[in-house]
Amino acid sequence: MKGTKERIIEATAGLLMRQGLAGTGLKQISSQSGAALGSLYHFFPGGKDDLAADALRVAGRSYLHLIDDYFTGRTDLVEATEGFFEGAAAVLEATDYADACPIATVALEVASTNDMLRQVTADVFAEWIDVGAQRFAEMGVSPDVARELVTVTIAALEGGFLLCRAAKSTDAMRVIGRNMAALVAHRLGR
Amino acid sequence: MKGTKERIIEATAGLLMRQGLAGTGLKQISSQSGAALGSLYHFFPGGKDDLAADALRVAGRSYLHLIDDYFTGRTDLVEATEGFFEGAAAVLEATDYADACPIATVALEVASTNDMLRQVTADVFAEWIDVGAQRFAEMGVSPDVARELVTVTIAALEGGFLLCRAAKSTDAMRVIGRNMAALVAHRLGR
DNA sequence: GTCTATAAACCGATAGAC
DNA sequence: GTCTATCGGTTTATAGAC
Repeated sequence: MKGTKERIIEATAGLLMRQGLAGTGLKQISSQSGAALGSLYHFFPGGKDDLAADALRVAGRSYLHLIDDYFTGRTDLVEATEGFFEGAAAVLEATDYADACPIATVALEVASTNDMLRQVTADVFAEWIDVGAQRFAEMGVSPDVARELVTVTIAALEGGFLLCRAAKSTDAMRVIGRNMAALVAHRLGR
Repeated sequence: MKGTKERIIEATAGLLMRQGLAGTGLKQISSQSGAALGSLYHFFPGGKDDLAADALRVAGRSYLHLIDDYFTGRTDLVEATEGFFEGAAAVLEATDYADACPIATVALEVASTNDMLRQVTADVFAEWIDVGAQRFAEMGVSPDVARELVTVTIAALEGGFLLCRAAKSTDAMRVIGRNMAALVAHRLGR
């Protein structure tokens, strides 16, 4: 049996991904999670910001494991890179362009308006890059190059999510995937 | 003397870029532009969505000219690409990470919630890619490769804005710029 | 821990004087 | 075209019964 707090966090993470922070009301989180409004404040005394911070951290950690699992145990980094973007395109199509990055929308909203939440989004991105660079390095890529390639890959993925959600088409993501794979191959000396 | 309608659009575009759509109130647009609330509805009878659509189109066109002017008359595309990202990094630093993409925040907010505004953001991105590809093609790049490179460049730029605004650092943008320049060089056979 | 009622402020939108 | 007053609804947040 899933606890009330977990259901609140899960519902919040989904709504933040699809509608952003300002576009998501606590009433909506309450009804979607099946938890009373009072329960939200019971588990998150700091109110909306407190809840959003937790939801972003949990969603960021989930997405990290998704990335991590995908690249773990790979032998061909070039092939893995192209497949990674193909997977992102497939998820976009399967969810009618709703499920993309769980952090990006809120990150852009709060970057200039809420320093506490901005720091949370920065921490999530930093952890993604750290762990991704670690995986690349384990596969024989020099630490510096690994970190650069992961940074560019994540940036391109985020830009791809943006272009594809706006256009309701995955064409851009596939183009981006092929070119990022080419970049990885080039920088690995192939 | 600048007209009221122009001041409203300008104020709206700036607020949408920094705070997003749901985070920006009409009252705030009214006070920031110096126009009465009634004037907003006089010029934009369709209300907030009507005004937002116009502000996005105008801001998108301005940014298009910025990109267009930067790449026009260039001889070295590789050098231009790296300089383009350096310029983006400089603007972020000069504005304390407030001025980045005028479309991205709203695009992510409305992608799953407001189809009319989603289409506006899609049109802006499409025009950026069309014009950028045209410029690249004029410099001797084959139309297909030109379109691919511009798509990846814009995606990487958007991802760079996201990572840099969250981290309040331009490190990622410079890494991305160097690697995108390397990709352009590689795909141009250099 | 869960729930409802409600406060206080704010939202988008409208009416109507000037 | 400009401005103010205001409507109806929603927001975040709190109080307090159970």
